[in-house]
Amino acid sequence: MGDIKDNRRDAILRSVANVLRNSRLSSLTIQQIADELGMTKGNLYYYFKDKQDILFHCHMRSTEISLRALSDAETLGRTPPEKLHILLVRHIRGIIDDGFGGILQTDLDKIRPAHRKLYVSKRDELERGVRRLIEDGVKAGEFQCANVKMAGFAILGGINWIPKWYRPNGPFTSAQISEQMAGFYLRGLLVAGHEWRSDDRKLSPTSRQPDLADTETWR
Amino acid sequence: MGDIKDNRRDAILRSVANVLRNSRLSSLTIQQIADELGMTKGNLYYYFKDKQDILFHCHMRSTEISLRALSDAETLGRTPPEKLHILLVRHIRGIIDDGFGGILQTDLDKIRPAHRKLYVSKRDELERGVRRLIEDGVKAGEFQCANVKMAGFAILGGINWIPKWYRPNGPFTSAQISEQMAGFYLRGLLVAGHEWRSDDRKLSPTSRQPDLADTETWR
DNA sequence: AGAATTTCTGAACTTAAAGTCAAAATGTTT
DNA sequence: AAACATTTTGACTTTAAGTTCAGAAATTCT
Repeated sequence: MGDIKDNRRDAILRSVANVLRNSRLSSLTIQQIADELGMTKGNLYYYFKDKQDILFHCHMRSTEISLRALSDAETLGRTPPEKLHILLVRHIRGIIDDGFGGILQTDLDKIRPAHRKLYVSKRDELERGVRRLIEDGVKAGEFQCANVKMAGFAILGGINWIPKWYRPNGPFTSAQISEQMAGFYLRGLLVAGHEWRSDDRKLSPTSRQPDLADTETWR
Repeated sequence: MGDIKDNRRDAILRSVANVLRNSRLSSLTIQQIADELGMTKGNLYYYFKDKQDILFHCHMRSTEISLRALSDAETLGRTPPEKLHILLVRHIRGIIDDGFGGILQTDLDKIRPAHRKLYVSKRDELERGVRRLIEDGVKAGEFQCANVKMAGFAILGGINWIPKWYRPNGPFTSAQISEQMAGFYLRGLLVAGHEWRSDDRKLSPTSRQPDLADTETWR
């Protein structure tokens, strides 16, 4: 039953996520991935062709989650701002909670060209989705922005950076991070006077600031 | 004449920047750095202890530039929004033009602990500077934000990501990128109705969109 | 149970890049 | 020019991590 083998492959990918959560990328080694699962590194090669193959699948996993956020947004949201908010919140939560966020830091250089193309096309799907939502919002008069593509970069880049500073034991939950960051980016686009929320929770200018342990140490 | 030796060290650091501009980080090798300058790699070890030492100095170079942006902002700007705008524009231009932006992607793991501490403390100086400006703006009633620290992350993260997608031959100049991104982030903080510019250039909601070659390929 | 298949091991192999160093080349001082 | 200091070379060593593989262990099939 290839099912069982697939489970094992899954477990391996998740163990990559676990390693990434704790240590840093520079030290993401085949050995660590194996250790995390209590298997030997030789055994990994029974499930994946090589390290780049493993990383490729992590990348795919990561985008799949984000693309689900995109399609969720399209169906659940009604206005462009609402949709974009949903997308960003889910995209961020995915990156933090599913743990594949760390993979975003890796270089795609060494991934087999065919694989890389496949991944890049998926990732571009997300980027285009974001841009489309922004454009729609501009057309609807709800958003304003100097350049759609760059606004997309400004938003997605900030999100991609999250794994650099996020710590599981840190002061923020993924729910808080996603809400606050999405809110911030939305406000960067919204034309003054527009709101995007369906309900009436509005952000008071002086909402309470969680008191943070001042551990300033992302790497 | 330590001066001459210092010049050479400088040249080496700049050659790192050059290599980073073209190839990717995963392939930043001592050999490449040497080639870029037409020297042998053995010779590099006459000027620097080891690779990590080189990378450390690149990191320092990078933060120095950003910290200069911070102090410039403090002296040149009058209100918090003005200051923050100046800081972001110069910070971004520094990252793109001085070419050490790419170094931000590297892991600090392998840098000697004492060096790492030194660098991190400098970098934190920048982060604290950004937060201070945001806080000042909030107190002055010009900014609103749910959480200062996270707003800082949202902004600085997006900026750190720039080297991933910026291409020297791309459709944007560093001046455009810095202006537009800084503007976007500022708007995310500004309380409706506030403007930060001293002059009267305002962003019309439908400002012309530069037509972009759609090369969607950052790595 | 015995055969066939799948899964796993661990030691050996390979590779790529970092780092070393004695000696050569170059430059400087007296 | 001789002595001294600085800089550069290139071949060599080391290191760390990825990869292979013959065979052992476990599992499934008949």
